[in-house]
Amino acid sequence: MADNTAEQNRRAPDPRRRSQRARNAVIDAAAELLGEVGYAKLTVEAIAARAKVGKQTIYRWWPSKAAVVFEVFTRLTGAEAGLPLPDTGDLAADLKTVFRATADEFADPAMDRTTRAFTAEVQHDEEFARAVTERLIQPNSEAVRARLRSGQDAGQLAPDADLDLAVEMLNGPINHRWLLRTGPLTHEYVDRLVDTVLRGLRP
Amino acid sequence: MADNTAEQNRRAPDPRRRSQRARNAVIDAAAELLGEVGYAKLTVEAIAARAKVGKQTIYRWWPSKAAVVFEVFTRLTGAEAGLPLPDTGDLAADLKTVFRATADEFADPAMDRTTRAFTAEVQHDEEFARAVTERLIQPNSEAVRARLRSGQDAGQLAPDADLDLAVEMLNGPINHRWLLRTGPLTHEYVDRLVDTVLRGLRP
Amino acid sequence: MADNTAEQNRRAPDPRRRSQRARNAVIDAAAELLGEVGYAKLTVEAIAARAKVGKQTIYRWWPSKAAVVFEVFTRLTGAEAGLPLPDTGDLAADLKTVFRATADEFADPAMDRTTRAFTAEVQHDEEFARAVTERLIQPNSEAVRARLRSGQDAGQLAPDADLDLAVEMLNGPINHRWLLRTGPLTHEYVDRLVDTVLRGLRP
Amino acid sequence: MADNTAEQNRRAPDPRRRSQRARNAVIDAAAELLGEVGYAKLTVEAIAARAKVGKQTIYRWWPSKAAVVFEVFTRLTGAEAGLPLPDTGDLAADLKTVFRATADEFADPAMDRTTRAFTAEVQHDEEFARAVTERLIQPNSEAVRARLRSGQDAGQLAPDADLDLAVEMLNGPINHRWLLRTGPLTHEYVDRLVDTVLRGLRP
DNA sequence: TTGTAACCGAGACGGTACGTCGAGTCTTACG
DNA sequence: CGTAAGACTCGACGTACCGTCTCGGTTACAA
Repeated sequence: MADNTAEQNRRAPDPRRRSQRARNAVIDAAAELLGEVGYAKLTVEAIAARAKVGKQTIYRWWPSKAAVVFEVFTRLTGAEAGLPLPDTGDLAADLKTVFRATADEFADPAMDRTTRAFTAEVQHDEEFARAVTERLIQPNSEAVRARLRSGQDAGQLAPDADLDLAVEMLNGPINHRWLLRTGPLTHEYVDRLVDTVLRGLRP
Repeated sequence: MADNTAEQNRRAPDPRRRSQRARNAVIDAAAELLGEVGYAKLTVEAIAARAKVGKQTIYRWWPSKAAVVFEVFTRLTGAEAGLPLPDTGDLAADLKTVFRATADEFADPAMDRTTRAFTAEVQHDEEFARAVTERLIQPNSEAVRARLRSGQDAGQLAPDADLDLAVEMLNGPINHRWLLRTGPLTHEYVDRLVDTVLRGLRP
Repeated sequence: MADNTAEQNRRAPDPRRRSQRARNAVIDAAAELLGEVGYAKLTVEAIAARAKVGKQTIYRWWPSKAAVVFEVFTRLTGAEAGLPLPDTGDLAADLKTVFRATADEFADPAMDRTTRAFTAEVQHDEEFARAVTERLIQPNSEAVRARLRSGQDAGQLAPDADLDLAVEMLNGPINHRWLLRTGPLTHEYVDRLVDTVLRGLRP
Repeated sequence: MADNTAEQNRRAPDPRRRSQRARNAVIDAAAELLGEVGYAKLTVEAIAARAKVGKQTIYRWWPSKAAVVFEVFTRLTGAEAGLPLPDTGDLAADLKTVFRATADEFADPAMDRTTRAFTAEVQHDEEFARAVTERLIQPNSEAVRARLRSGQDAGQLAPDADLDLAVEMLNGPINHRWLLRTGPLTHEYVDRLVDTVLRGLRP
């Protein structure tokens, strides 16, 4: 933070300030277009045109279309990434609250499209995948894991329960169902999942 | 005249014979290229060149690049799609056998790349997704469900256990871990998963 | 010629047939645009659009914009390139006829623009310059030289007159005047030039 | 204080001083680059970089790239533009001296490249052409014409000889030969040209 | 035994988008 | 306040592939 201030005061050209209008316009345009035409038909040229920005400006700040979409995605979801889960003392209830919310998010068409674009891109581009994992998946997993640990400390889970596995048993099925559209992502489904997982991990 | 009738009865005049060489060459070339450059950089032109086939021949037999990849995929995995699981009486052991094999498949780089290509395509193309679900996912799920039902009948699972959920609790975490590369897909992981899921579903 | 026929009869794909429509459309479009916007603002993209042709088709058949313009130019002037000059026995009159015609050509705005484009290109591109010299300049010079030689044989020029110099003394001033717009290219000017040159070279 | 006053009296408040360094750097950089990469590949950006000058500074002082090149050119050739020719009494010898020098200049690669850049630009840009004609061509022509007139007065040329034509008959072929590279620009060539022209114009 | 019709390889076609370059304009921070 | 640095919008570049469309040539049945 001190560094940050210093940097602004002394001899760094700090291009960040300059580009802000353009950056925002690009992200907004990309978000709109993602919702309108989907990722497969999203073109850099269209983003530039919509954002009233030169194509070069996009290539100056983002290495690829995927990176732009990544930023769109983090603006949509990133805010809450890594926020701690509620802890009312009732582990099942807290988890249900959180994963119901996740399920609801997937139901939003804009979110659905963007997340699918995202998931697809993760498959092609290993570097991108790494970035996603570090910045989104791990913080979220860690938040869930923290809540599980607190439950474990309270004796609601077996002391030797594998919490990494537990996190994946919660996220995995929900993702799987959404990803392959094998069924609707209802609150009942989430509740049953949470209950079954906790049943498998209790002392 | 008799011949004429015969021809109408035989109903495959012959083009299939001719085309067979080309079809195989296309699928082989696509499989090789998928392994070499990945799906994102896979082009119809490259497939045609590698297969020593005219581009038109590809478009004659497959509606899109995705369809070619689909066929590659079904040749790799389709054989066993829907095959019944072993039933030794020991439900946990049988599931572990099957899912360990699945985990091993994901470890094969060729399989990994192809499956990722596939997963990505499923995100873009809803129609494609439907075909995949019907022809690959559902048969496999059904086979697992059948084995679970047999275990349920044998009293190894609660009589009211939700088998659809159970199937997803097995597939979901494995897929999730592979898809997002959040950790290694070891046999231990599979075993622990199977045990925890069954623990959650037992009577 | 025999080869030509053979080639058409036997196993040569002869892409010429296929491309003819496109080639013509490109040349026509380029000619129009040259006249409308001039060479400096002539773009490959505009030619392609006007010709209803893919850009690639232009790049397939011509290595550069200059080459397209070259073909436009040869279609405009190439027909008569190297045609023998009239030989009425009156050397001065014959030369005047020819160079008056040249001067008139330069007066045509379309021709003017195209030729200027051409001259500019010759300055940038040495290879292009070579092609122009070989295919246009030399044949024309040779034709003039032939007429001069015939006059020399008839005793109208000194037996030791340098005909290469003579050709350049005729072309040079005309080109110079047009190129640098130092004065109008009238018939009188041409006549005076021819007379003076012949006077300098007579026996 | 006295200094201060003096400075105000000098009437160039100071920006000019400031800009002079930049102007020179730009011209020098442009001259170097012209020689190195030629006009076609000369970019304003490269000039600015080489001159350690902001691009804006170039656009502040010159309206276009052509104008910069123009200034380069005038610095190379402008010094002697319009200087009177020697007058030893021997017209042929004096003309040979001057045009041999011209031919030699064309042989210098830096001069060659710059002049070609120039000639090309003259074709595209009519305004530029006008400037060139007025400031370079006409003064030079006038100097030659003056020497010819002096020869005419001395009876070495016909009293009714067209001196404008004469000037063009000297410049034209030399330019033509250089421009189209139709042959080497040797001293012999120049001598023969001068002799033939004078022969055509003598009384 | 030979037409003839579909299929084949090859690759040109009209297009769309790519990622890059440079033009000429605008903005920031320094000196 | 003028400058160097360099980001900005714009538009063209030349390339890569798309999916369609000819080309001749080559089978392989039906007559």
